[in-house]
Amino acid sequence: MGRCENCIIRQFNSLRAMSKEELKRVSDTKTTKLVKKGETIFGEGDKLNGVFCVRDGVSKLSKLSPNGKDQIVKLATKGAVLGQRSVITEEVANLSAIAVNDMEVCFVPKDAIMDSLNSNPNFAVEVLRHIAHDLKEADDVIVNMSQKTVKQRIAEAFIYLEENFGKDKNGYLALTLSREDIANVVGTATESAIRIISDFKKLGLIKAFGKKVAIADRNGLNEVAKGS
Amino acid sequence: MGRCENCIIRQFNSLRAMSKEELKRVSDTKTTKLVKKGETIFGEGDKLNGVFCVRDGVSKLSKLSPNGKDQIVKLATKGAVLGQRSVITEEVANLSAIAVNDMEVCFVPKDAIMDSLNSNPNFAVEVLRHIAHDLKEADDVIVNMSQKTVKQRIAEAFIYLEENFGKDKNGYLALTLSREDIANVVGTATESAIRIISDFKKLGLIKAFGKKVAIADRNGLNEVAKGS
DNA sequence: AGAAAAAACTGACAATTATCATGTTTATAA
DNA sequence: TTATAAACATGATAATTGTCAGTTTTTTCT
Repeated sequence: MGRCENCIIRQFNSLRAMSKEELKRVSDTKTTKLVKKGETIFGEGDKLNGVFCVRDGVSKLSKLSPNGKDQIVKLATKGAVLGQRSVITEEVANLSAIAVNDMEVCFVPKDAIMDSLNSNPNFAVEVLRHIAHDLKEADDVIVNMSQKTVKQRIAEAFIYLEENFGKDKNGYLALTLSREDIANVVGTATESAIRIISDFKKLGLIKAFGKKVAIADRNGLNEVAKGS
Repeated sequence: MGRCENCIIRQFNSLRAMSKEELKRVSDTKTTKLVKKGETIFGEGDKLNGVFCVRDGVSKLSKLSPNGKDQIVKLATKGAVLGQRSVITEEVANLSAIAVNDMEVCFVPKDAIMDSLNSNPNFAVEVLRHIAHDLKEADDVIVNMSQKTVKQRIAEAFIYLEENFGKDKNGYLALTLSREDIANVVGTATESAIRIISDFKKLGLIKAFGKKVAIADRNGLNEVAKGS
């Protein structure tokens, strides 16, 4: 099993602020596991006794409403740490984490994290910066949801996907989401998302090859996102 | 001018994790100021060189869209610390802070905060807890915005106002917001908010005396919020 | 490969919400 | 205390978005 000291993923998250000794401790207590597409890492209401560090794959963090609708609040990829927030506030998980594709995650028990947090200010501040950044993003989502139309939000979603998950060698978005997931990211009905995506195709803003989607007219899409 | 050590407000925020010496430092560098209703404490895009600790009054944290709509992301009251997030990530302010009623705030320069963050893990963790809690609330708002109707969100808003700001001696909500502000909290058009509030009055869910609003049927309002 | 299931799509329609126009009431200030 | 502005209110209408019902396409599994 890999040692955290050598894990490239660490560069992306707050673990980089840990000392050699702390990392060793994390390394000794962590466990690595594979999560298949569609599997749940943790569910809303679960008591978490550690955090999950994403080494590979993508997870959606979402909340299910009583009427069966499910809002995706965030997509977490390589380097992200899941469950951090709940562990810090010592509350049960507020969202559930489900694998969007096959994943590899490291589970790090709560104590290893909390001890470092309480003794290493560098680490605490680093975690703080990450959470503060997440908070900013969440605030932006709130504003988008109330000030933009579904069409604008879908256009933004494609741009977001390209910027954050990149493209494959053929220019298609590296992260392929189902129409339902896209609908749940922007907070609309699946059918509405499908219709708008079809329109985008007809307008030449995007192109599709099977499930794969590519941005064909970045400027055009940007215009739509800003509100034609 | 008051000394932070004796400030009751401190009980509500992360400053309580500071040592005597740190508090003294904060106390020596802080300045107190009065902000009149409607005045801006800081605006979106401002570079903040400190945080604002609310001693009295309420501030709305909001973002204005190009088309003139303004989304209130959060209402901050006694004990809240404004601008904390931006100071931590060293970014310009993401939201603007405007006084909803007359306020008294203490400005604490950035350095006093950052130095303590970097040296006192207790303080850092305490701030972390606060921001983590804010993040949870923001996530909940995202979910509400996408899964609930305007009517449900307005019902929730009244319940939220009563729970977080209390009632006056006559049972009216202690915090009086204009219909426009309520609309901006729930993310809808002012006219829509007005209509729904009128309906609530007709249904006996709330009652109004001038600008003052009181919850008349808490259970009924709860039902509406949950989705009749 | 072929059956079954899941996802994508389309149309018709209903519900929700926004917009515009305008009148009324309430607050603010000279 | 009025005038003036701001906030509140209501109707009519349009635009957006959701729901339901059904078809086609794609994926998955044996």
